Amino acid sequence: MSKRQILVTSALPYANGPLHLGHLLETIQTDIWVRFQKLRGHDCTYLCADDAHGTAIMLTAEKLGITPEEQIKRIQADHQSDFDGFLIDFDNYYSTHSPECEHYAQEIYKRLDANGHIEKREITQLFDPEKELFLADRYIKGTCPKCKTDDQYGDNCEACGATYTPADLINPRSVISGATPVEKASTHYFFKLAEFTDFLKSWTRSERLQPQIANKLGEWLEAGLNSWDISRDAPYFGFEIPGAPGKYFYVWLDAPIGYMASCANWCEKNGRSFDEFWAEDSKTELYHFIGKDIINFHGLFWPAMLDSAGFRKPSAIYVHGFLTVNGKKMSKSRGTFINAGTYLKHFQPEYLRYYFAAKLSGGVDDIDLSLDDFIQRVNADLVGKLVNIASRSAKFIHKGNAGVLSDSVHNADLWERVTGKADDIAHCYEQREYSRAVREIMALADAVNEYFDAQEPWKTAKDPATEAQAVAVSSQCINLFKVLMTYLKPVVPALAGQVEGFLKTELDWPERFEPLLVHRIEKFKPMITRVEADAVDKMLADSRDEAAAAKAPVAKKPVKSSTEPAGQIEFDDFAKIDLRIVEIVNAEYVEGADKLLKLTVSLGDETRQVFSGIRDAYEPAQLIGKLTVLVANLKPRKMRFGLSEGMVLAAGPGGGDIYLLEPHEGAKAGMQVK
RNA sequence: GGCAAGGUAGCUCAGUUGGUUAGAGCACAACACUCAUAAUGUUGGGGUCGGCGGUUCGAAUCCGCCCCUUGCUACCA
Repeated sequence: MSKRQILVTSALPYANGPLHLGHLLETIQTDIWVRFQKLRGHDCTYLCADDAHGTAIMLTAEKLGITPEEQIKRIQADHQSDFDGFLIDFDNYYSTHSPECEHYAQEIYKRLDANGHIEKREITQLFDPEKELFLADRYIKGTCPKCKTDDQYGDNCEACGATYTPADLINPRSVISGATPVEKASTHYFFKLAEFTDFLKSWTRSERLQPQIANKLGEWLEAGLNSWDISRDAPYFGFEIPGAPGKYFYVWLDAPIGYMASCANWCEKNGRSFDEFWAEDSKTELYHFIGKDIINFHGLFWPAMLDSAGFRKPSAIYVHGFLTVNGKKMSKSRGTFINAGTYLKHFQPEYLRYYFAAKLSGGVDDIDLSLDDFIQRVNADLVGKLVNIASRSAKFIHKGNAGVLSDSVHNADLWERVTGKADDIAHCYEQREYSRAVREIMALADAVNEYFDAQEPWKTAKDPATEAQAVAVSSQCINLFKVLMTYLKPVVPALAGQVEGFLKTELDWPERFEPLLVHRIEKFKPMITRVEADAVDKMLADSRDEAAAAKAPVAKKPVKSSTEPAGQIEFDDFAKIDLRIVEIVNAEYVEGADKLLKLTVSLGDETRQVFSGIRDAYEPAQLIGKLTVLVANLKPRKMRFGLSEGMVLAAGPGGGDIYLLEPHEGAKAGMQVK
C-alpha cells in the first residue's frame, strides 16, 4: 500500500451564528473519512476555517455594539468548541479574516486581472442613504406591488408569491435603518466566468463529481454562464480589492481561498511547503466535502479561478445532501432545529457520529435523523451487540486465566471471516459508503454473538475440566471485538480509545490482522450507556426554548424606526381595524396547498372560515381549541381553495418560524381587541 | 409547471450487469439462555417492491404514462 498525500476540507461555516446538526453532518462525514485515511497510514491533512466576511456579520456586530473582529472571534471560539465536542479532528482551523487569506485573495485577483478575466461595469442598486450602504434584496422590505401585502422582501412576496425587483416595491424601506432606499450607480468588478465554459464542461465531466452533480452543473453550463459580480462597495467587512479603493471582495470570493489560507497557516506552523499542496502540478490529492447548496461556487467559480490563477484544481468534490429531522426540514418551532451545543448538553457525540455513519452513503440524498430510530439504533447496535461482546467475554478471561488471553485461536474460520472483510470495509470507507461499512461490521458482530452463544462458555467455565475452553472462546471473542472496534474506530474514536485502554493495545489497521495471544487485558468496565428516550424530549424542548429566546429580542425591534416612519397612521385609521379574539374550533390541511391551513374560527355568535399560511409551523391538531386574534372586518378574499373571511395574526419570518398570537388567560371568543 | 433525487415489511434501509419461494436490522410474538449495560440466540408472523401499461421466456431492476414525497426553480392564490 503506497502512502498517499491527501488534503481534505469541509465547507467553512459562516461566522454569524452557532453550528447546528446540519453542519455536523458534513464535518462528521469528513472527519470519518480523514480518520480512516490516517488509520490506514496515509499522510492526510484536514483543514477548515470560519468564513468571516460580509454584510451580515458587519450588521450583527453593529447590533451587538462590538467590532466585526470581536464578533467573529466570539463565534469562532464557539464553533471550535462545538467541533471539539463532536471529536472533529482538524489539523488546522483558521479564519478567512487572516493575512494569509488576504494575500491569496489579492494574488489570485491580480492574476485573474492580468489574464484579462476581470471586467468592470457600472450597475445600479438600491442604496440606504442613511446608513450609506448598498442593499442586497433581503435587506429591503416594502409593500408587494401585486397584492399590496406590506412587509415583504425585495425579491418576492410571501403572501401572493409574486416575484419582482426591489425597485418595484411600493414604499420600499431599508430593513437596517428604515430609510427609503434610493437608486445609485456604482462600478462593480466581475469575473468573466463564461470564458471558462469549455474548461468547465470537460472538468465537471471527469469523474471529479458525482453524476447527479455533474448533471446539475451541466444544466447551468448549457444555459450559459454570466459574469460573476465579485466586488462590494464600502462599507463592507472584508478585503479591499488591490488598485480599487473602496471596493471589497465579495465574501464568496475569499471563502474558498480560506482553504488555501488555512493550509498556508498550517504549513508555516509545521514546516511544510505550500506549493507541495497547491502548485499547478501538485501530486497531493485535494478533496472538498460540501453540501449540495454550494455546488455552483465549488464546481464552477472555484475551479475557474484556480485555473486562471495557475493553481491546482481539486481532485474531487464530494457533495452530500441536507439533514432532515423526523422526516421534515429542521424547524425552530418544532424544536428540531438543533444546535450543536444543545445536542452536546444531552448526549455524547458518538451516538450521532454512529447514527450518521449508519445512514451516510456516497450519494447526494438527504439524510433523515429519525429520533426514534436514533435511540433504537444506537442502543441495539453499539451497546446491545458490539460492546456487549466485550462485556460478556471479559469475565471468563479474568476468572479462568487471571486476565490473560489464551495462546491460540479457537476458531480459525471465524477469525478468517472477520479479518477477511478488512478490504471490503476499507473500500466502503474510501467510497464514503459508510452505511455499507456499518452494515458489514454489525453483521460480523452478530456472527460473534452467535458463536459465543453456541459455545456456551458460561457453562464450560463451571467445570475445571472444560474451563480452558471457556477462556479460549472468550479470548477469541475479545480478539474479534478488537478487530471490529478497529473497523469502527474512524466513527467512534473515543470509544475506540476506551477499548485501547481495556485491551492495553493500540487499535491500528494493518495489512493483516494478528490476534492478541497470551496478552493481559483490564477488567471490563461499561464504556457506553444507552440513549434515554427522555433525553431526546428534553433536547427538543431545549431547542424550542432557545429558538424562542433568540427570537424574542429581535422581534421586539425588527426595524429601527426612523424619525419619520413611512407608514405612520392616525388613530382613526387604527380604529378601522376590527380585531377580535376567536377560538379555533377546527383546523385542517388544504388539499393541494403547500402552505395553507384551513381554520374554522368562532367569534362566539358566528363562525368564519379563514385560510392561513402557517402549515409549516403548526399541525392542525395543536391549534384546535386555542384562542387567537382575527382581523374580523378584512374584506373576504376568494382564494383558489375557497373564500377566506378574515386573517389570523402571527409573527415571524415565515416557513417553520411562525408564531400565532394567543391572548392571556381569561379572554373569550368574540372580545374586541383595542 | 420545469428540473433533480426518491417512493421496497410498522420503522430505518440493502437489493450488484433483469434470472429460481424479495433481504437485513430494529419493532412484534413464541421459545431458549441467564455470561453480559433486561444484553444474546432460535423460530415465526408481516411486503400485489407507489399505480397502470409495455419490452422480455423471465422485471423491484429496462421503457412510457400517471400518483405521492423532498429539494431547487418558475408561476398562481
